[in-house]
Amino acid sequence: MPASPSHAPAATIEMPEEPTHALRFGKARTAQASAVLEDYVELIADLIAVHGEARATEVAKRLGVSHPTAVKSVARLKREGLATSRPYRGIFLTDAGRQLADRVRARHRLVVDMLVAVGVPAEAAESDAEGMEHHASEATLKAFARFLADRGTKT
Amino acid sequence: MPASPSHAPAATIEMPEEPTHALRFGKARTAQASAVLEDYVELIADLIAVHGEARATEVAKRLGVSHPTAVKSVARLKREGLATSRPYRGIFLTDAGRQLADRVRARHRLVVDMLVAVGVPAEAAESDAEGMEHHASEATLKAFARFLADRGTKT
DNA sequence: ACATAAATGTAGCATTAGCTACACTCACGA
DNA sequence: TCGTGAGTGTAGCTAATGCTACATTTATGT
Ligand SMILES: [Mn+2]
Ligand SMILES: [Mn+2]
Ligand SMILES: [Mn+2]
Ligand SMILES: [Mn+2]
Repeated sequence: MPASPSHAPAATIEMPEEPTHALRFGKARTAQASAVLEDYVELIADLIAVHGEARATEVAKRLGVSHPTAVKSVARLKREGLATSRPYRGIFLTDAGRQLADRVRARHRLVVDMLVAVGVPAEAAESDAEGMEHHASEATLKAFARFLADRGTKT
Repeated sequence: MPASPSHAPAATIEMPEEPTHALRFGKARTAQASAVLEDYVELIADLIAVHGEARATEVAKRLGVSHPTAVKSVARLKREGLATSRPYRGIFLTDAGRQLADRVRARHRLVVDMLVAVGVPAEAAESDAEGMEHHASEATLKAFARFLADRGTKT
């Protein structure tokens, strides 16, 4: 492979050595940190919409985790101002929580639709989207929406 | 255990109440657990290819983490049989590590190409792919490949 | 040769997210 | 009324991933 930076000619000017790559990884880590929060608020909003309430046990069951794990994550939601709850009662979303849930739900659908549109089987699309959705930036979502719209009118 | 969902019709046969959803979340969690390993082996392989060696400090710099963090993750790579290293020398990949690196690199390119193909700007594509790649199943990758191939021949 | 800089290693801490085990509450049926 | 079981809460553990601070080793330059 080509001449390397560390063995580079002494005379070259100091270059930042591409912090770009590091920034990308950093973004992925940041996105990942919100992934759990996002899945919880989306699910809680769904449960409230369908059942009128969201109980810790039900959340745990749907996510496939133990109930203490769900409780601990809900504690984080509360800390971050996304949810509220009081002993032996259900879990509720704050305004911020509801807003986030709406964005997350729309994004989820968009990612799934996109995957299906390019030929991914439905179940794989749903499964993969559950992880991929948290890494789709605004620019990417915009592109997805446009792609789907064009495809729709083009039929 | 009266596993009957409180909202379900009384007469219906016991249904597992969609473990599907839980399984999807479980898959996403599993994928996430390998994400760091995958990024490390890919990067280490690149560094070896380009520089002839991969040093902990360089890996840390590229990933945007502190060097002890990189060292700790490399320790996990070693534990999982993907890499080797000895005090004050570089990091090397095992056969398994090299194989994984190859798969990961190919997958990364495929995901990026796909995003670009549907209109995502290059930098966003690279950035988002860094996280999304770890959640693309075989079925999805196959669909991506086919989509790109068709698109290619179709002009 | 040797002082010093850079790389590497190690210790110790925090947070997140998972688990099991156990304790407490409350709603409901006998 | 009062048990009892499901739901909820709490304690305490693990593992992964991040950090800073400091110690040690290797490499470098004079
Ligand atoms: Mn998700
Ligand atoms: Mn989702
Ligand atoms: Mn990645
Ligand atoms: Mn990658």
